[in-house]
Amino acid sequence: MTLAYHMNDPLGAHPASSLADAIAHHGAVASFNRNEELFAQEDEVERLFLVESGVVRTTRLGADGRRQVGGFYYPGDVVGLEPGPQHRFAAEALTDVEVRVARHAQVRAFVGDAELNRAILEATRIELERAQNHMLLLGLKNAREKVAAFLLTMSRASAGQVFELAMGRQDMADYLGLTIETVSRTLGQLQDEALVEFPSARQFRVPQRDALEALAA
Amino acid sequence: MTLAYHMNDPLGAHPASSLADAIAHHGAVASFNRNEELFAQEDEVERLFLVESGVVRTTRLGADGRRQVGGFYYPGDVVGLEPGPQHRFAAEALTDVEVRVARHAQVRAFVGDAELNRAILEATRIELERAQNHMLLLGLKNAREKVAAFLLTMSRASAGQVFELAMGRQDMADYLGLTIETVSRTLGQLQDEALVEFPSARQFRVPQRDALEALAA
DNA sequence: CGGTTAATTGAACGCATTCAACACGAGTGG
DNA sequence: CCACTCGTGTTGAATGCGTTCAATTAACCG
Repeated sequence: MTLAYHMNDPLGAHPASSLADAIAHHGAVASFNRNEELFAQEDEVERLFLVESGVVRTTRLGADGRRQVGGFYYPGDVVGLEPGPQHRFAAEALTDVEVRVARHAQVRAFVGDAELNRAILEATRIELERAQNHMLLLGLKNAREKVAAFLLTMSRASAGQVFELAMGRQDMADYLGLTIETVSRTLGQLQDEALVEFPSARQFRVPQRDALEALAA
Repeated sequence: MTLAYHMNDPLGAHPASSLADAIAHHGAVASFNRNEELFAQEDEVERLFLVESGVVRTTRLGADGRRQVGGFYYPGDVVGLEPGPQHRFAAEALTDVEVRVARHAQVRAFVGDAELNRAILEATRIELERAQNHMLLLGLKNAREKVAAFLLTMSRASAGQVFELAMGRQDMADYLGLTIETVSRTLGQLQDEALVEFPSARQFRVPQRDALEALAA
């Protein structure tokens, strides 16, 4: 069984993880339709998910309705790792999604306890890096810088080519800690300054990557 | 050798970690004066630190001078874990500090590879939780809520009693993603509303914890 | 005491938000 | 093919929260 790892791995680039391998080999195939929930906020942590196609989004809903998007998970990414026994974020299918699902115990039975720990540690580190980057983005960037940084992570690959945005403006806004209007305006600005081109709302090109990188701070 | 774990463990409460134990037993004692650097941003990750007395602060400096405080580490906390081979944050002694220091290899030699992984995983999870909480704080709280939440984490213990702030307003501001003036004003407000009392700038009481918690959102 | 750093307070500004209206595109059905 | 709708994205104008710049006060230490 061959998996097309990292054909697209914008947020949090990382090497193929052994945890991903384990889930791929020992997990069951499952599908979720757009907007279906893989697991809910506050659910018990039981299963590990490996995204095989489509995009998954994690979100946390505040009491008053404010929403924080934790991240976007692309094929090859592992979803479901948490620091504690409960999910602090819900996971939802942003597009139709195919995943491999495996219970912790199931993976452990196959790969052994020590190896499971090693693999989970590796994956947890990736998650930590993700969270730290996100923290820095929210903490010390303004709207322009946030949007620029976001576009760059969504395009970690060849420049000049056309990239697809799997998510809508609202998801971008909730990820960046901005409003949908600010995101839209900022994208407009950046386009006016020829730092990005939007053939359509969900597709973009980056004519000069270094100029965007300079902005992203 | 007995360590007074968690006499004070405000940011990111957690159970005594086995990694802490390992460092405590196999590490060397070291001291740092206020404002000394335990390690610098971009340094290679080599050593693990266990705080035994005093407080350590981690910071990341942006190109243009903006600073993000990553966290404050109290006695019992482990500093120096990172997702990658380089430190993304510097660590500085916020007060005079006593630590235990151990190299990864050193700990490994004593506790074994599997056990080291287990212990590091546990500590990495705590770090992940910290980063996620911080991300949520920065992403979906306004100034009042940030400050309220901060005071609460700095007082995870008995109410009514007096708590010490090891850090100054600038560190609080850089942790919360605010300016020093906003922090100062917000603390003033909260004091006017009798949600906190400041006998001095570095000491506070929380008369009614639940009222503050309601604010922290 | 003076000297220095940290913290507070005031006033004006500006970035992002809010509230509101409008445009666009993809389906759907007449 | 056009009309209608619904979801999504864009644009405009006004407001406000937090910042910025500036001055003052408080705390600390010789």
